[in-house]
Amino acid sequence: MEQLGTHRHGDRILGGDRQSCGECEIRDLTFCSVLTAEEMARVRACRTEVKLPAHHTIFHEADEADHLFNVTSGVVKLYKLLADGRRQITGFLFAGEFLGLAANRTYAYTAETVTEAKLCRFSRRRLEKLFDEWPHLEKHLLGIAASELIAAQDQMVLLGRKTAQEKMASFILMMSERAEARGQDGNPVTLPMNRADIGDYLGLTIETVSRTLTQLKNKGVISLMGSGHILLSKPDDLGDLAEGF
Amino acid sequence: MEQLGTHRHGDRILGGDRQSCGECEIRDLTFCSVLTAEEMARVRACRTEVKLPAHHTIFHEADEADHLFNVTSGVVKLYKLLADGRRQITGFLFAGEFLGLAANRTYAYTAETVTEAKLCRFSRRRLEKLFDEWPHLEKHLLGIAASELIAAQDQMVLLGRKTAQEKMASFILMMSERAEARGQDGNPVTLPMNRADIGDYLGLTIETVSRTLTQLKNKGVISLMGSGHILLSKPDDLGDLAEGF
DNA sequence: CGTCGTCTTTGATGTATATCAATGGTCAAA
DNA sequence: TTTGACCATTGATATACATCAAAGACGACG
Repeated sequence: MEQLGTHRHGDRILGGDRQSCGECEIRDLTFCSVLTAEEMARVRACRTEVKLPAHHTIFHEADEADHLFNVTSGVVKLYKLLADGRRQITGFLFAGEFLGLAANRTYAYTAETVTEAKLCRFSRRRLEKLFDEWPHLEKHLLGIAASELIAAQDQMVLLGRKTAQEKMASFILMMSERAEARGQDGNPVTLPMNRADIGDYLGLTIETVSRTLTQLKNKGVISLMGSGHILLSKPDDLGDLAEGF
Repeated sequence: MEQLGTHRHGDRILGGDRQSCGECEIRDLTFCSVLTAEEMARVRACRTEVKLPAHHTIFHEADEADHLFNVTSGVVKLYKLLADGRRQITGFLFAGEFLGLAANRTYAYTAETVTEAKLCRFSRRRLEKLFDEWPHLEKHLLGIAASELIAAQDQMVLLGRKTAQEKMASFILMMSERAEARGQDGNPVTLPMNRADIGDYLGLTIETVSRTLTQLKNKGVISLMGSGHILLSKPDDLGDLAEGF
């Protein structure tokens, strides 16, 4: 049985598993897609698969950064806290996405599951040895880091300069586009996180998120279909709103 | 004579130069610090040094990302624009810092000098060949990207969740710390950019930047010494304000 | 199939920051 | 030394969003 992060409200950690890289359904979404059979075997050796319930902390900000993770199913959020509890979510991660990059020896943010999730957990130490042997893996990681940097800059524009409506429209569109990039349906789009998480991602309060969604609904650009499903009735108009037209 | 970016208000581009890596005063601040003599020679071969006047565009968002740059002196800002002209500055770069990382083939932001500045300009194509030969260079670049990612996340917290006073205090402290990291004096600290740039970096207006500075002055934590110089009278109190205590 | 707890929506009010407007500094050129 | 352009400061007012408060929804569980 895997120990990973802290256990809140007595959640049970579901078992680890070392078998299943071969059947991995999302391999072509991950950095595993660039591995040869030989590399794959070596990577598998420093890997454990863990299954976590919803709302479970994977690691805390300032923990020793001993592991890297790949989300294989479910949704994960990353966040930082201010002293008084104000929270900024810096990203949501879906199947195929990567977390754990750290500049120092410690994590710079807390990672927590939004839904039940499975993750591949890699030993940083052992993975780094592989990187030394196969530099193209590191090259791939640099590509991932560069993309994340671009996304971070877009998020700065959103947080610093967009209105609540523009933020909300951008968010819905981004979620839709990312679902399609994973091969899922982008319309209607599923928002697996609650209003508090959306607010902490967009720099808004719960109430403003809710009100802004009703505004978009009243404008006829979206329909709220319940349990986190949103229909994009006029995707182009939503795009215009996102960019401030 | 070097052509680089666009020329605004008829600025003259000051001459390029291929000689001076040996005398480079800031080499140990840059990624050149990890180079052997042989590597250095090869890197120098794909390098041009350019000197630019203040307020000169180095490259535009969506330009072909043919070059990487290292700031050797002066200050550079990176920004993105919304359709109606709203601007978010995503970073200021000082001597020793790196720009031009791009996920796609095009730059994701505009880069512009704040002061007169010198930059080492590298051909991306040729530099990438070197990276293939010497993977430790790529490893170093990955480290840089990881640090920038951490910084970007801190900036998201600032933009999404901090008050004007906390933003301003954080900014002054960051500028002070970065000056010290470059071996310059961190107190008094020099802010080479104008109020508009500070506002566009912090998600505030010019007026709010100005008012917030006067507030901090009236609290006695800083003194405004004219022409962009600020004395940190009570650095610890400023730190508390930055974190929301 | 009701009840409880949690999440979401909606309403009333407050406030931090933006906007609009004017004045004051500073520096370079005349 | 004066002029003019630009930038920073300060004041008055507006507003987008936050905060405080209550009422609905929804799902889990007995």
